[in-house]
Amino acid sequence: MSKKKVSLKDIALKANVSAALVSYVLNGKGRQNRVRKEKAEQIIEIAKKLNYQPNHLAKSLRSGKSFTIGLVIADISNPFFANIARIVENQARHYGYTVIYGSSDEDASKSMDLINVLLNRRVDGFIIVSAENSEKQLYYLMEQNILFVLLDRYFPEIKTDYVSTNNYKASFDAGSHLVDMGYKNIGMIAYKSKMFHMQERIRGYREALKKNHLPSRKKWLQDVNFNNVKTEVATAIDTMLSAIPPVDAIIFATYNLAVNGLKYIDRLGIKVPSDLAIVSFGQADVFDLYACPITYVMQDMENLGKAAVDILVKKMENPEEKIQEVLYDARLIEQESSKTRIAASAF
Amino acid sequence: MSKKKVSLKDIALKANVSAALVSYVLNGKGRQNRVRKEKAEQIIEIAKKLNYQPNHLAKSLRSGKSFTIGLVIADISNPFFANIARIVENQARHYGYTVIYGSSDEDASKSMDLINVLLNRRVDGFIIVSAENSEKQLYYLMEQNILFVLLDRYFPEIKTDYVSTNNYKASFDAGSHLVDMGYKNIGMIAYKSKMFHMQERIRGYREALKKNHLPSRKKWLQDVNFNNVKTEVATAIDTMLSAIPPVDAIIFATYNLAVNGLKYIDRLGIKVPSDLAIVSFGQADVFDLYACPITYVMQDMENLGKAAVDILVKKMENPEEKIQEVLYDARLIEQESSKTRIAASAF
DNA sequence: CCGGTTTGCTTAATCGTTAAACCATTTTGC
DNA sequence: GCAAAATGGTTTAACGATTAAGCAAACCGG
Repeated sequence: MSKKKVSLKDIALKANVSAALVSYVLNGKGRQNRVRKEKAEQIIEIAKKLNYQPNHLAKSLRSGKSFTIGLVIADISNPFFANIARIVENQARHYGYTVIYGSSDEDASKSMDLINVLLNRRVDGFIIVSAENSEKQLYYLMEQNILFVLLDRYFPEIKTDYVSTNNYKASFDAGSHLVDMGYKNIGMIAYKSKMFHMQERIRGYREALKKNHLPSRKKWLQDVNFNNVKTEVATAIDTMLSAIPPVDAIIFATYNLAVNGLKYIDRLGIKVPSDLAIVSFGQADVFDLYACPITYVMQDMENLGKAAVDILVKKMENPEEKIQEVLYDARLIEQESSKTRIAASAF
Repeated sequence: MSKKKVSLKDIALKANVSAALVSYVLNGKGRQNRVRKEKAEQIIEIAKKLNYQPNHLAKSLRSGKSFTIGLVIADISNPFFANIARIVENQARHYGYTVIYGSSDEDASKSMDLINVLLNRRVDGFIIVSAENSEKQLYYLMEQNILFVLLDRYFPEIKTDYVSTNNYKASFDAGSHLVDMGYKNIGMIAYKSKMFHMQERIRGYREALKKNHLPSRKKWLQDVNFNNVKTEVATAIDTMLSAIPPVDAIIFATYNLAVNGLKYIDRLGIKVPSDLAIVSFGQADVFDLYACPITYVMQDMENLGKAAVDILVKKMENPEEKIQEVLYDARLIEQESSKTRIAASAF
């Protein structure tokens, strides 16, 4: 590898002092350890000349702190998570932490493996976007006193730090918006999942209908399996459109559902919003550039990512810090896909 | 933090042997170090019971190998790089390596800082998507005998391993395709950059025109600054459309240019492809879902990512391995944005 | 000029793991 | 029956950095 890395010892040798002294000086503890000013300057000089770079591994081993955060994310090819990852990484670096990222692909056992790999690398704490059925691993981490902050998804029955979006409200707002725009047969496509964020999105949708005295029909609420999105979304849309009465608006509960749904809608030749209004969760260029720009729920990625890091870092500095449960409100970006309904047929 | 991690010594104590022996056994070197079978089994038993997890920091410090790869990428919010990152991470894990990722935001000095941070963490090698003007840092790495593989972008004058796309050919094919489809006034919007991949895309475009005996006008080839894409793309498009004669087709040299360009085109009310045909580099959902699905250059991300890791790992195992220069061909995905031109005005 | 403080440094232990060198017993070969 | 080889371990040092403790020499006050 590299010819040979410069160590404290090399500097010590050149400066004719002990390695300890070099360590003191380079860590700014020269004064309190009564190092002569000239010696200190000389040591710093030599360190610079040799281009000394401290060995982080050794530091971490000795101190028990690695200044590393493990980021466990479901899927980085989802632009929402890709952006979150970028923000987390930036904020972490700001505090002097490095991020090691890994993807769980929405699979609890992969996520556990990943956590173990990262633990062996002695990360100081985790930021986790939980996969379904991964509660056990969180209890495990808690038992071991390993710090973590949940991001985007959390389990209300697990008392832990988390940062997330108020999904209930976001979904309620999305539904209400469609109602305001004159839509009456509003459907939703969600994932078949027990996870709280998904259930909250569904609950918000239902409440929006209820509060506006609109009927809510079974066929209007479809859930699809994560592993088979393409076909199941198509089937779901078919079902919703052939229901009696058919839906005149659909809320997609995630970005991926929307992308698949829109592709199918295009294939059917359905026009948005005249035939069908659309609102979606997630956020990406595609929503602005779709034939008819899509109304979407914009989550506060910047704050979500930053807060997760802030909370984790604070907790690492003082583990007694009390539990933080942070929810940010999402913002509905209203575009043409949900603009005022024009009654199609005579009344 | 964790109550207290179990170390080799803890196991050694319980098993009444030395720590070294435990190390041998747990590393599968029991046989060659002549450890009794029963002892070995007993040690493994105890290790399991205590849930022993080796300390990777200590291992790395001792062995001088961290089994970590540093991935330096320009911008993970670009879906192309986000996907590449996922592939790299998977492939690396397959070899037992962990990836530490950091973004340079297309800034050479940030990239250098990042490389230093990762070096301090003793990564074994790098996979780098170079930013502009970062040749110096590559020479620096070479001088220090630090292994790296360039991904997606490379410098033909720097003799090093790289994995990239044949951008010249991809661009030539894109241009030729437009010619085949009946377009005669073909423009391109690229980044103002000396980087080879960008120059190759421009060269491919030019050659396609030349080989087909089409004129090539200055105003048809626009370059924009990376830091001011939105306004400059708009200006570029204005220029190209008001040129005499105006362009009837545009090739966007990157995903980001296309997204900004399409947004502006929408605002102008220009119809694709009847008013203007489009072909773009990059790949993302947005190209399929745009009002008129966009023809794009699909790069072989899977192979690009995997090959980069393969080459690096091979080189780490045997630094004498000879230099690999790998180019994959891109595939042009033909969609409606470039379909056969129908003469608009009478001739 | 003597005891105590201050100054300026060194030594040694430690983090967890590994690898070479070493040391008793047994076993084997001839 | 005796040297050589095999068996089953242990000890020690090292990776690089940190930090408590130790130890001279210089300095100070009375």
